[in-house]
Amino acid sequence: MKRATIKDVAEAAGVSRAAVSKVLRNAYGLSDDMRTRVEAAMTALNYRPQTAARGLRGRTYTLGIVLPDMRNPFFPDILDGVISTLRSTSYEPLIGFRPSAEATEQHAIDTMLDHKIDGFLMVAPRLEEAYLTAVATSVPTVMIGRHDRDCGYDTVNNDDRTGARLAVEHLISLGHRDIAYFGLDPASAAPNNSTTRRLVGYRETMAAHGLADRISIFEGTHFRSDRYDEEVSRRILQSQPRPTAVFCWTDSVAFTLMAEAAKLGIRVPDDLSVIGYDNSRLAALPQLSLTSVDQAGHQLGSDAMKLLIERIEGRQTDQHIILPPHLDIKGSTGPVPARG
Amino acid sequence: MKRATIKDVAEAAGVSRAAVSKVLRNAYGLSDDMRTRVEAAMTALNYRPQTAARGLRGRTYTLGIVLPDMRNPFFPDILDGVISTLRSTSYEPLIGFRPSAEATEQHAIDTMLDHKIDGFLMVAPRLEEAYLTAVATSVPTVMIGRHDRDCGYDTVNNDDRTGARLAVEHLISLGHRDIAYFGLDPASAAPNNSTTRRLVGYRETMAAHGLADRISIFEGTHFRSDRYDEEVSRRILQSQPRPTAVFCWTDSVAFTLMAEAAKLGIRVPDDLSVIGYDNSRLAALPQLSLTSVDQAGHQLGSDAMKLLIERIEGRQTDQHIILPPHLDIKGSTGPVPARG
DNA sequence: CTGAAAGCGCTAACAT
DNA sequence: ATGTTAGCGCTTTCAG
Repeated sequence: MKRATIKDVAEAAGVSRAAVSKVLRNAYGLSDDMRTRVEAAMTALNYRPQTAARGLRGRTYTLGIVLPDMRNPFFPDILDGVISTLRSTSYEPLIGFRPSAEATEQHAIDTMLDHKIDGFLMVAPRLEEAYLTAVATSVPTVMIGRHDRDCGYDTVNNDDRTGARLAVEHLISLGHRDIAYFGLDPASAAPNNSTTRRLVGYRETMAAHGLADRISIFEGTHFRSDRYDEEVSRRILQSQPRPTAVFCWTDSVAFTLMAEAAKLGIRVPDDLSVIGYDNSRLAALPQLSLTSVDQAGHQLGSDAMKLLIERIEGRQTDQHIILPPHLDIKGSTGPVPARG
Repeated sequence: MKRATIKDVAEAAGVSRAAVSKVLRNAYGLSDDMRTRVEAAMTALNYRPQTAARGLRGRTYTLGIVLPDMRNPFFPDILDGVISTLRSTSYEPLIGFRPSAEATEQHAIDTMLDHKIDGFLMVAPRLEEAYLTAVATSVPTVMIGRHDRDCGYDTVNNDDRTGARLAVEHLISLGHRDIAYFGLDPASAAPNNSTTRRLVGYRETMAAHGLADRISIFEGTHFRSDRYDEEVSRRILQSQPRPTAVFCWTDSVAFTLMAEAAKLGIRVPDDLSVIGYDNSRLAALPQLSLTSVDQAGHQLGSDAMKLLIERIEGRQTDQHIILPPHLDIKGSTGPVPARG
């Protein structure tokens, strides 16, 4: 059975195509009687407007959600928030990822641009601000995980510096001094992105506690290859002197580190304390029990989506939301081990 | 700067729009000279065809990947395979999930249908076969995780009955007799889907080893609510007599079960052996070390994508691929505990 | 409040 | 081998 078009609905309801279109878009200037008749015809014919055709002239009512990958356990939390906000609207999400660890999110962005989506919500830590600004001039955009300003798009973040401070201070309070940071490769991360802010927070806090000379930064990355985090983990664990605690920019990296530690017979938290970021659900598994900075992914997602919809409805000025993080202390952090 | 259209390219290259369109589609009847000129113009103008407009007449070169959720760690493996096959083609993927645990994949399917995608690759265990067949008549479709036949779409699967047999026989060889199955709620799963097959394999193998009276089935589900698996886990762990081993339909459910066991002070594998299915990457984490049936998600994904492209290029007959599973024995299974 | 008509950017069938 | 033209299904002026 062929799909019904707007013409079919118009004929069935005995009105013009324009009238049907108005019902579709909830537009002004329509009698109740007409609306009812059209709606009846739409149901009867099981009509759905064809987005491709709508896109040619007007909106598609489709939003592009662009994420780096599907593996980071934090993203589902964001997506949950996105969807909870979307439910009360007539917008539909379409999701895209980087096609590989070496690629960027640009591919997904282009595909969605070609489909004429109405707005973007993205997590794209490695893309250049200039490029994003260009995208944002053609499509309303909100970013999570970047602290850019005057960029033409909204941003939603947690306070990454504070988050880092909470993590490092927790470790210091446990007696740790050799605290390393496991971050992103700066070459593949934009200056304003979350991990860079966490790095700053780490440096500041270390310095504030007289530990400037203990600062030790390892630049791993999700962006080079799938297995790169394992390599960096081993490098950390084999460095001399080995840090007694590691603050990781995201939970999944912390899991990898803990896995490599286990392989080397290094016990967590007895020999090594580990803190993650994001407090994803997996961190709560008793076997992992990862102390982690919680940045309320669900709320990041729902706030971001609210901003996006505002922007689509017409707001022009940039808006920036910063949420407070908190530390969720679990079993992966403990007192500094006695000197061997 | 406004986006260039096919008309702009045609003018810049001094040819007709039809010629440009032919270059785009690699169509027959074009001189080399012309093709070169058009390609030069496209690059110069930074031209990208607008998918929405293409869709109105022809193909969109976009494929819909429909998945139940983003949390099951098995799906990224499938996606990797999908993308590796896609790389050598001119198709782009767009991804959709169920909007909530209570909803179905139909929502995502409809959105993509509205966008006029050229083909579907889906994992949709709960949808009715009749509905899927209807979808497949309008768009080439291949399914992962269902063993439907004569349905108008291709299927790619591992041999779920064999996988279940491998798991149960492993447990039996370790001396277990009280082996439970943690499956999907049959009310929310189609009869031919993978989990149902695993259930059959479990039953058969138990019976074949004279353990028919020990068959014990717990029907959890990803489909009712987010936290339902925890509830079912507790029910399993508190049942009398408590099984000494549990075979779980998917890894993530096994993780939940292990987490609940830990909370109750039940040790794995000393007090309880656990086997998962999918052998996702997380299963390899030493802290989890989950014995699991490996079904090579990457290959499922790439095979499925190959079938889909064949279908788009014209194949009409249904094709069905079944891959052999193997058991990856790790630390979550051990000898049956001595009778208390 | 309603309908007629033009056109969005592309493809496909048809001429040349 | 190349160009012309008529739509695809919808939205959007603009008259009535």
